[in-house]
Amino acid sequence: MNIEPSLKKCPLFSGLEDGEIAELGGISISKRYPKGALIFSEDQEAKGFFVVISGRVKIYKLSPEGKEQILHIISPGQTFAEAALFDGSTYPAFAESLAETRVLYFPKESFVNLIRKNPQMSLNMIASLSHWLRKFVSLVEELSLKDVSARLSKYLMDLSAQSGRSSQRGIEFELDIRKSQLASQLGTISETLSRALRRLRDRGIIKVEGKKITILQKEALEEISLGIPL
Amino acid sequence: MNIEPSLKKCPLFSGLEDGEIAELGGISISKRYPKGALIFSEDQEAKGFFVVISGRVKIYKLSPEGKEQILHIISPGQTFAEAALFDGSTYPAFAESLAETRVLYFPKESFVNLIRKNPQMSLNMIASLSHWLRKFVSLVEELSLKDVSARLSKYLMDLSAQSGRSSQRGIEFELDIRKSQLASQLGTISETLSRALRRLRDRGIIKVEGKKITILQKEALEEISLGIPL
DNA sequence: CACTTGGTTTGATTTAGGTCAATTTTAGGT
DNA sequence: ACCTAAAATTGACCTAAATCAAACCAAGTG
Repeated sequence: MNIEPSLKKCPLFSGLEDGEIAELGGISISKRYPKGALIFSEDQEAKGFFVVISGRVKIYKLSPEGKEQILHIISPGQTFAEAALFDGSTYPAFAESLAETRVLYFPKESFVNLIRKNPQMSLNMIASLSHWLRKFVSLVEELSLKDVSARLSKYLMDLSAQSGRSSQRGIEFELDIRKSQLASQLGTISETLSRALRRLRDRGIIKVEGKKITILQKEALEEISLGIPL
Repeated sequence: MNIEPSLKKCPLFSGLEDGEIAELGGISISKRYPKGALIFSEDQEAKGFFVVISGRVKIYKLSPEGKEQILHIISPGQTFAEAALFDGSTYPAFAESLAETRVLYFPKESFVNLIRKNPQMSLNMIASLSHWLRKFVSLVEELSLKDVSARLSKYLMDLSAQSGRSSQRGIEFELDIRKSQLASQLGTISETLSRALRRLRDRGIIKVEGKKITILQKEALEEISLGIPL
């Protein structure tokens, strides 16, 4: 299968010439992982970074007691572990496929050479890292300053904005991950998430049918997401 | 006052020629803030970034109820708000001087021009952003997966490693910030921090005399910092 | 040197959210 | 469609940490 179209869609490689894209194709290695495969472990030596072509990958930390905090879920077109190549020599977290996943793997050395020669790619990398950074600032803020209901509401607002259809009842969309994974992304556990969803439902703010969510009162949900006590 | 020596010490500008350093001096603007001054606000348009020459700056978020989470405390030689120039157009947090502070301010446009022309600087920027990223991953991990005692112990271990003197009793050092600020950096409040310090003291793991800390049982402190229940 | 002011400590209490255990629901595999 | 196993929900309970309130301490000022 030809991978260049996938690379062109990737923000990290935007604005590159066709020749440069081809060169990228040359240094990358295609890999496939079944669902649930460990792509790399925390503290493992970082010998390259990844672009997701299809499937999904979760990046996460584990506590000694086994609690999981998902840092991000990577979708097709997105990259991960870029930063590990440039700071320290190990991956800072675990990466696991959430579904059958195809990635392109870029070995550190050849990619670093490429970036040294290519100013546009450097700038793209800077933009990509800056974007990650903003996401993490936001995650820290949420974990430290907001309660579970607020974090959940924010998540639902964001997801509805990107994949919601409006019906007469309200804005409908599907959760794109298991609720237990969502809990782990929001820095909590499934029991607590379940109760938070129920509180929103009981107040008539949302409707929950399995993975299908309908937002009935957008304004109320927004208020809660901003931390106004419910 | 001549600023070039300060710039040379800054990791973001390491490996640059003297001429390039001089050029940097040309585009930067020196600014002074008294203790407690607001350098910028969250959501304010990001028109430039900063290098701390002397003093200290805290970068922080506020919750609607006024609780503060310190993201980082910037010391001389370090930069802040670089990422804001490359992603979105606003600062993602507040910045306030903790003491009388001198900074160099680099206006966005001229700095971005410079970085476009200078590959070494791009690479330095990538390294700097990657480093920030790792710090934030670690902060998220701590907030989400570790209790206050573990976070505190980690902080004490780190600080002792960088500024501790060993005496016969143990490793001695001074807290470099107020305890209330430390609490806010650890994602908690001063009362809780005070109790956590007391627990460590009561177990004979540390000695606390005002800002002076002595680590009496390094191994025990390390264990707690790793999340082994105390 | 007394006085104010801000930081710190301590105690009593509340609460959000985690833990444990039991049930119900959902989803994948044969 | 059935069966098993995993996921989700619910209830009872517990715990870490926040809140509220008061006392305490240290530093700087008139």
